[in-house]
Amino acid sequence: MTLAAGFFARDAVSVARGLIGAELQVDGAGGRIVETEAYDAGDPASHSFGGMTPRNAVMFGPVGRAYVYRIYGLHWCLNFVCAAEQPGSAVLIRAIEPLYGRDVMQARRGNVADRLLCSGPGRLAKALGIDAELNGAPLDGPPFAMALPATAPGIVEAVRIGISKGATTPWRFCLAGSRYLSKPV
DNA sequence: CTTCTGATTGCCT
DNA sequence: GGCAATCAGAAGA
Repeated sequence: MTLAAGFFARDAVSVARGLIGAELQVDGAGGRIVETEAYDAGDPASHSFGGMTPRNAVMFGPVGRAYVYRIYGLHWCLNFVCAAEQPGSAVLIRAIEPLYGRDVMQARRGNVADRLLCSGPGRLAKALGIDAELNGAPLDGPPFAMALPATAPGIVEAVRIGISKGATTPWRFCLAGSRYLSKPV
């Protein structure tokens, strides 16, 4: 099943849930999305909270684009821009079950255990070759390719990871039973 | 198993 | 000047 037009024209929580189980490839490397987190403009943990800045400008632009930023000075994080009505929402892709292009991904990651290959936002960005080049890039064409799951997957909801503000908001979504999560549920 | 630390840089206050 | 949606490796229990 391909992505319906308007898939990203919804609130971040709906999109974050909808992406669980979806297949994502970047230039032939990727797999099944097993963990996401939602962020929106009314959320103190979100980069968009407090308005537009040079870094988060892409979050306020058209939906269905990649928002890529550097974290802790050394890792990249991949987000998908979405929005219901108010702009400024995005979904962080936190973990992927590797299915395609294992060789390329292992080479980029330096031959690591299979279940650690893409289990974490920084890890998957490195495995898929994500960097600032892709900030603002549309998701409906190369190098991106996406497909939704045929049947609705089981989803487990949890609290988001690694943030200090909005730390009790349960906007982390995980594929039930997956062993490729960045952290067990 | 768990907790702790260093790495490293652009952006915001 | 301080901090951040992290990771890998080391050390301790």
